[in-house]
Amino acid sequence: METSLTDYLEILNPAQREAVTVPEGNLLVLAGAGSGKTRVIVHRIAWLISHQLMVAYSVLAVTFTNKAACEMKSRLSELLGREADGMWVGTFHGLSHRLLRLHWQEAQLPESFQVIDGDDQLQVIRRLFKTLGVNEDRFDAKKVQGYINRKKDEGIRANQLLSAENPYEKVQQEVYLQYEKICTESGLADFAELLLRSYELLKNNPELLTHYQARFSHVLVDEFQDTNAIQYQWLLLLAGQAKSVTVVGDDDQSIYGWRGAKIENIRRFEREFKGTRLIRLEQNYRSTSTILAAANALISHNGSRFGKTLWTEGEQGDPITIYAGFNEEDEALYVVRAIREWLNQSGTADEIGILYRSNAQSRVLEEALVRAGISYSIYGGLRFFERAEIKDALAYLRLVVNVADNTSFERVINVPPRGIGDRSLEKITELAAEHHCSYWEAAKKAIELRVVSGKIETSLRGFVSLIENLCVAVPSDSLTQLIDVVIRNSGLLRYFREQEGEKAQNRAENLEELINAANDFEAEYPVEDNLSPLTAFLSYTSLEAGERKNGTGDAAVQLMTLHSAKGLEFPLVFICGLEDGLFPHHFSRENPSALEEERRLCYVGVTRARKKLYLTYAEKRRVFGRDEDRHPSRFLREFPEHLIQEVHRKVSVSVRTPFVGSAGMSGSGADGSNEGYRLGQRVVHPKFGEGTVVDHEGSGERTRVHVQFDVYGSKWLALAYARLEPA
DNA sequence: GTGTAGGTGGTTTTT
DNA sequence: CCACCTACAC
Repeated sequence: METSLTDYLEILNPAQREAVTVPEGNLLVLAGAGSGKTRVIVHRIAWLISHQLMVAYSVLAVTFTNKAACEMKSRLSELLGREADGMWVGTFHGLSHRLLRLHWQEAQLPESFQVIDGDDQLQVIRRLFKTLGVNEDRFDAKKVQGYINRKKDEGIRANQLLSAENPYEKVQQEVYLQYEKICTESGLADFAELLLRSYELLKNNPELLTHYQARFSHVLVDEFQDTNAIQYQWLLLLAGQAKSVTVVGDDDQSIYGWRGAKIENIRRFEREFKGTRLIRLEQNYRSTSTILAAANALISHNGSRFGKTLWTEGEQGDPITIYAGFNEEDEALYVVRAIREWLNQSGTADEIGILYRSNAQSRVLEEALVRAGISYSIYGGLRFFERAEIKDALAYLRLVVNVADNTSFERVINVPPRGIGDRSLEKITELAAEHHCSYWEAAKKAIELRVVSGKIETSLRGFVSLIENLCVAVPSDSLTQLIDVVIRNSGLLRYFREQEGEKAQNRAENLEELINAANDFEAEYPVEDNLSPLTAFLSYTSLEAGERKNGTGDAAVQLMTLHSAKGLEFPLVFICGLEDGLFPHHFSRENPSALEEERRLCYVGVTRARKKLYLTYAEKRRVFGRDEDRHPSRFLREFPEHLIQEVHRKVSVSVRTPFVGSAGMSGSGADGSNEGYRLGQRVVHPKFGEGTVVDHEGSGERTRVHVQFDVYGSKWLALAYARLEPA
């Protein structure tokens, strides 16, 4: 590694080099998209260590996503030439979790506390609605969930709230209060709790705080614009006085305001962290000047910016293409055509990113890609550890770790069905309330007291002994063995196996995959911080819900939301669905600051592109199964015209409306004659076999259609001569 | 208590 | 358009 650091410094530009080599003190790096943000953090750590200004042990590096944390770790070990021993690198949530595991007593948590994700949290709230008798027509559990998380993100506990006069607010407060109680009793911590609790841990334990303040002499934060109130407080607390805190961020890429992120934190940092030095990184190494100019023009429509103009020495490149699809399927077909073109010009599929505002948009795009035989992979939708059957299996394990976990108890008591229905569960919960004990204890009492009928008693006994046996096995069996036992002895695996249908079989396979996941986990995650493998695994499944990737092959087109695209780049980028109401999303219609966030999201999307950018929208879109007229997004009008090339489709076509006359021919199509061909229609040709209509041109006798044949590839055929028939 | 047929109501983004 | 939920029949 002796070659390295001087050489590495040379590839940095002056501003980057300055940021990397500022010796001590607080540093704010305002870094535009593609200007080498992460690189600065990583190099700064390496530089400080190599100049013996600090040791790895005193580094705390925080990121926002797991993806980013992994990236940082691997770049660090590459640069340092070894594993970054003793460094704390991770997400806010991950690091908070680690603190809480190490100091669970001081944090007033049970040793076996469990991390729950948003879904679990919602379940707890729903059940609370029932026990509190909250009117579910007037109160939305999701809204209350949002309320609770918002409060926690602001660092406010239920008992710190002033009691509200507004009856609506009052109910929310009450649910919050009871929710906290349940979490305490059952040993559960949601995501926001991790942050708040670890903040309180440090705040309330001066000697711990002093220890960590002394230890982490250097704190570095990536994507600082995404920090929320409690994360900021956490940093401020941990940094203490006169420390060396480096934060890197871009106010123009703040896209998590809805989750409590505060851009103002950047200004606050400058004010509240003494002697902060400000460095701007404005040179972009990623995009063509055209793309960059478009991005700059777009973002200039936002007020209240820090002010920063990205520039590049890169070439001008192609203009940005805007395509107006007839409907969303036409839009997708256009994307496919453009991808083909890219591939034909010796581009590869993994150079392509298709971005959209909401996950729901992915399906039509996927279908078009499948039909075109282009391999793709998707980030989004259900992650592995979020699947219902997986959560079922994990709930058994959670119950084993902590029998007082009523939520998990409720989840699995009758999954798979074992004859313990609503009525029996009700009896158990009543017993639990009566004896102030957990559902688990109540279930055993129910057997003793014979409050359930014989048949149910038998199943209940079976359930109890299942869990007890597992409890016995925990210390001796490996994680992999445990899970194997759970899915077999609980009957879960058999339950899905015996069901008809692909879905059920998939679920069975997922359960088996869970065994592999546990196996991998055991191999890759050596027990750290003396956590039991089982607890570590369960936390891992909540905190990092697993790869969001599913789809085909390696060299694949990547589909994802604009949010998950942050931090990535692609030579070729499509942003789809640039329509009023979709992007910007109608939720942000009335709220100017929400609209600005949408614009930043668009800015993020645009700046993902290196060489070529396509922006598409549809004039009609199916929403809730209804065709709706749509209008182009206002953002499209904010790009300077000279950077844009608008592509118009040749004819008004629709997948649902026929576009050309039938085999009889003479039909002009103008009268909407029915038996014509449609885009996307399956057809059959005597010689080429079956295929799909993907395009057409001309009219009347000169109509030609472009057919993608399953076997013979794509061909243009004159409709008048080709003996084409609907398949 | 369990399973299925219909109706219903709901789409932002994520640690 | 879909996944979820309620209402019924077993």
